[in-house]
Parts: sequence; C-alpha cells; structure tokens
Amino acid sequence: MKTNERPTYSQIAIHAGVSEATVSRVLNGDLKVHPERASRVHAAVEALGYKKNRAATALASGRTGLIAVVIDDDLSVFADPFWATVSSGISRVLLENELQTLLMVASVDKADGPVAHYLEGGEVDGAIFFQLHKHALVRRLSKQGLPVVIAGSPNSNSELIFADTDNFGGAAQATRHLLSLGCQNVATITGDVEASAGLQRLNGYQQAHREVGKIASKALILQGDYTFESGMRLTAQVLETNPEIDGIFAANDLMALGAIRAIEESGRSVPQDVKVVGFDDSVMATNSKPSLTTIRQDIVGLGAAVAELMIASLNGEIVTPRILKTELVIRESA
Amino acid sequence: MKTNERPTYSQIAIHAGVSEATVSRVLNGDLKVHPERASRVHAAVEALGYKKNRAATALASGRTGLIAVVIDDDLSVFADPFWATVSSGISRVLLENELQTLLMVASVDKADGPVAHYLEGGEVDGAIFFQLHKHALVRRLSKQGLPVVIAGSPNSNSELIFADTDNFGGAAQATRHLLSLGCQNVATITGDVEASAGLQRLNGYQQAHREVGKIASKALILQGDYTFESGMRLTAQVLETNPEIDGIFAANDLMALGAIRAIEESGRSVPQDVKVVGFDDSVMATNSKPSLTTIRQDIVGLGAAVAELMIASLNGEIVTPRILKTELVIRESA
DNA sequence: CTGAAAGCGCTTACAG
DNA sequence: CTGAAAGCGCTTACAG
Repeated sequence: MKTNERPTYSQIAIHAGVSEATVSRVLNGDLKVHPERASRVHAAVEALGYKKNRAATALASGRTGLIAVVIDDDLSVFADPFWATVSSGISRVLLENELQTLLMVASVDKADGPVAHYLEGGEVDGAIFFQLHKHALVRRLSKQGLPVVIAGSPNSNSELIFADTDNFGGAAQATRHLLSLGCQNVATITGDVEASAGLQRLNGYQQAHREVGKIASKALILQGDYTFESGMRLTAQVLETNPEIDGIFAANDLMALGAIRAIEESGRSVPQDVKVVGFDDSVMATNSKPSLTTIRQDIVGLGAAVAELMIASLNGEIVTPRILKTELVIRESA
Repeated sequence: MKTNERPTYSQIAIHAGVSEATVSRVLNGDLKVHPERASRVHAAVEALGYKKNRAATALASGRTGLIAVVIDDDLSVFADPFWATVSSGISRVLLENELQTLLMVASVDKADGPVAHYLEGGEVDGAIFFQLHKHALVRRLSKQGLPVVIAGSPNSNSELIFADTDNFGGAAQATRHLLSLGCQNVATITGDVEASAGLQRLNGYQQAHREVGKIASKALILQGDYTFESGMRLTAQVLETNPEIDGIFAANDLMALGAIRAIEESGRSVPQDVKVVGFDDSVMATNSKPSLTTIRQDIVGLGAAVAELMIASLNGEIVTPRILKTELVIRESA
C-alpha cells in the first residue's frame, strides 16, 4: 500500500512475456521452465529492480524466511560477549541463505508465555535456543514439527539437534597440559555444573586424570559460578586446606584470573608455584599478568555451525549434532 | 498451508456473530465498534486461542511489525558486550510493543549491498543502526521515509534521531574527579576520535580543564584505540616524556587497565603517584587491582531509549535525541 | 457503527 | 513445460 511503486509479478510477467506462474517458478528455481523464458524473466527482474515481497510469499507459501534466536531474558546471558558472538555467526550464515534472524530476548520460563505463543504461531520457520535450562517448551515445539537447534548441549541426552564446543575435550586438553608440566595436584574450579558446559568441563578434567592413572580428589573440585570473585575465594580457601596444590584448571578465564590473584596474595607465584589454565581465551587472557594459558573455542564457528544445522533441517536433511574442536593456547600462566 | 488448523477471522466472526471487518476493527483497537460486540469478539478470540497471522497482516496493511537492528559486519563490534547489551534492551522493549527485532549482521559498506536492498524493500517498518560510520545509506533510507534511529551519536550534526550515553558529560565527570583530587597534570588516552563517542570523551576531558581555568596540554592527549595494549604503550611513553603526570583519564576501562600496568612497571603506584579513571564500568573494573574508578553508563537503558524513540517515530510523534546520564563510580584507582 | 467486497502479492494444484 | 484461477488471512475504502 505504501510502496506500490515497487514492481510485482504482474509487471515482470508482462515485461518477460510470460505468465505470473512462470515468473514464480523461475524465481523459485523450478528447473522445468524453458531456459530461454527463464532468462527473459531474469532479465525483467534485473531491468525492473524487482524484489520479492516477503509477506506475500509467506502468506501464500506458509514459509516466513524467519528464524527465531531465542535468548532467555537473563541479563547475564546476553551481556556475555560469548552469546553475542555466536549470534553474529548465526545471523551471517542465515543471511547468506536468504533467511532472516529474529532476535527474541524474553523470558522463556512459562511454557505459555509470549515467546511460546509466538513460536507456535507459525511466524517463524525454525527456532534456535541458547543455553537451555528448561526443555519443556523446546521439546514441545520440536514435537510440533518446528525445526529446533540448540546452541550448546542439552542437559540430558535427547533427540534435540545441537552444536557445541567440545567442552569435555577442551577441559581434558587443559588438564593434560598441567599434568604434562609435572603438576602433581591439580585442582579445578568448575562453572555451573547444573548446565552441560560446566559439567562437561569437569568431566574432561577428571578424564585427563584417569588417562594417567590418577583419580582427582574430591577436595580439589571446587564449585565456582564463573565469576572472578568465586575463582579468587575458592582458590584462597583450597590453598589453606590443600597447600600441596600446584596446578589449577578453571572453567573460564575470569575464574582463572581470580585464582591467580588469590595465589599471589597467598605469597605464591604463578606459574612457578602454581600453574593456572583458563577456558575461553577472552580479552583479558592476553593482557593479564601473567598472561593466561587457556582453551580457545571457535565462537563464530559455533554460530555458523548452528545456522548450518538449521538450514539442513529446513531442507529436510537428517542432521546430527556438531562438536567443535578447541585449541590450547599456551601463555605464561602454565 | 501447513498450519491450517489455526483459527482465522472467519471462525472468530462466526463465533462472535459479527463480520470479519468488525473482527479486524476490534483487534486493531477501533473504538467505534459497539462495546458489546467488541467483547463478543474478544471472547471468541480467547475461546479459540486465536493469534493473528503476521504475514497476512503485513500483506494487507503494509506494516510488517519488524524492526531491523543493523550491525556492521565488523567482528569487533558485536563481540563487544556493549552492543549485545544494547541489543537486548532494544529487543525487550520492542517485544513489549508487539514488534519483532530483526538482527542483521552484515556489511553495510556498499550502499547497494544486500542490507540496503533489504531495508529498501519495505520488509521492515523501521531500522536501527549501531555505531555508524557511513551516513550515505542511513540518510537515504531516512529520506525515503523509513523511520531510522541511531544507537550512539551520528558524527556530524544531522537531523537523524539518536539516543546515546552522555559521553561528553561522563568524560567531564571523570576528569573533574581527578582534578578535584588535586591532580595537576591529567593526561587522557582517547578512543577512536574519528567516531563521535571518542571525540566527545576527549571534549569532556577538555571541558573539565576549562572549568577550572586550565588548558589541557596537547602533549597530554594520547590517541589510543580502546585496546589494553594501546593504553599500556601510550602511558609508558608519556611517563617518559612527561614524568609530572599525576592523573590519567582513559576513554575505556581496558585502556585504563593498560595504563595502570604501565604506571606500575615504571615504578610508580596507583593511586598514590598517578590516579586513573576509566569509562564503562566493565567486569574487570571491579576485579582489577587496584579496582578501577570509572564512569558507568546505563547500557540496557540505552537500548530501551533507542527502542522507545523508534516506537515514537512509528507513531508519527516528533522525537528528539535522548542523552543518557552517566555515573561516576569511585573505587581504588582514583 | 457495520458489512460486502475488493485487494495486498505471492504460490500451487489443476488441466492441458 | 505453461497458464488460468483459486486461495493464503488479513485490511480498508465504500456504501449504508
């Protein structure tokens, strides 16, 4: 109504000397159209600067070209550059595939909240969820036939499609590095072990011990919450009770930096007395003093992987989860 | 086609005993409908679990209910938690107003690229731009009648609508604080002064000097680039040439932390010998040692303000730019 | 204040 | 391989 100067199928059809149905077929890649007529259509599109109207397409076809990226309305989540970076990876890949990213930052709590309502309303072709606590909604959507992909691993094993960093493998890499450096007593400061990332990093830490015939002592497993403060506090405590500690794997860089602070305040030095490895390779890992040895993950790549899984699902392909390799970045702290 | 079990106006109309036109009027808040019939419509909507089909609405009305948030395909931008947080503020407020956020991470460079094409294609009701370098596209869209709001200030003065943190005022606050603490020679490490935020923070620094009858010496204005490294390097240099420096205002926290490092490596201490103030109040400001005195800005509030401006524009209201106040957070470094 | 009807710009069986 | 026609689910003058 407001932009009725824009060309429609009607003008393209006239310009190319074909029917609107043929225009539609050509524009949707139907190969059964005679090449010569197809090229006339393409020429007309070019000449008139034609661009498809998404609303009309959506109404007629039932496909909206929109993929929801649902982020729980938990400030800490989106303030984390991690998820923002994942989002950018997703958006870019979707865009290349003529799909748009619908960003939904809202409370996903109630299974009948506005988000649920919207997603079940057929307004999107698929939904991507971040850092997923509650499965109820996701499962239901999936059951209803909506393609759903999770960024990060679901907590339990389920048929949900997901892409994730190899948290287990990365943590094992980190711990193996400490062990190979001669550390005899390696503690770990975990993240939220209720969530899969935190649990897998803990499992990786334990796995590395098993590989060398050790068993990580319970006393050396400290439950942190990804904050600097928790890393610092837990390290200070454990250094009192277990002064023999000579290595620490923290489940993220911020806690690792907190650990280093506590170690230094206890009169010890890093890496001479205690070696520390983090996880994330965040900005401060390079700039801290000592600089931090850590596990780098391909965050944009994770976003891209998620988007690719979505596109494959949309195409009806059978897809399996994708796990992205991590890389050990050695700096001064270990 | 796929979700034809969902109710449409047709069933609502039958259920309520009115015409489809009346259903439309009620659902669009037309007050001229008889209250009794209106409530019958609402009851029917409730009973049938009706939800409007956006594609159909968009096609018929020309309004899509979609607002684009355009982010330049420059990784550094979106990896910055700042913009992610702004996005979340935007998305939340738009959602409350029944508008969806279309996240577009792409190169905005070419004025005829896919983004331009898309935005000019009438697929969105409005567009929000972040951290804007090139005005060409934005101006053009605005001229074409598309509501456009900028998050952050445009470089030059223009009629563009925007919301921004009070970078000028915040920098002045920071500098005044150093001056009031008795600092005689306050240097500044700027951000990118080609962009408005960087320039305004520099201007605020100069303004605070003017207020006390001083003029900031050219030699004390150091051009950084928001990285820890630049803060550290420039501080080390200026401490050599201008050892009288006793205060530093850095245009962001990361550079402030770099400055502190350099100060300490030169054998001086913070805040005894040199006081340092940052800008942002990022995570590390609390956790650094010494903790950082800095300027806090309301980032989610900025997003909300941007969204509110967009909504007002959409409603045809006359809107003026919004500048959000900053707050000085005093910690150990100054 | 209300309804019948046309129209928004595509897609898709259906028939050829 | 191609076209005429119906239809997707809303909105909006128009007439009353």
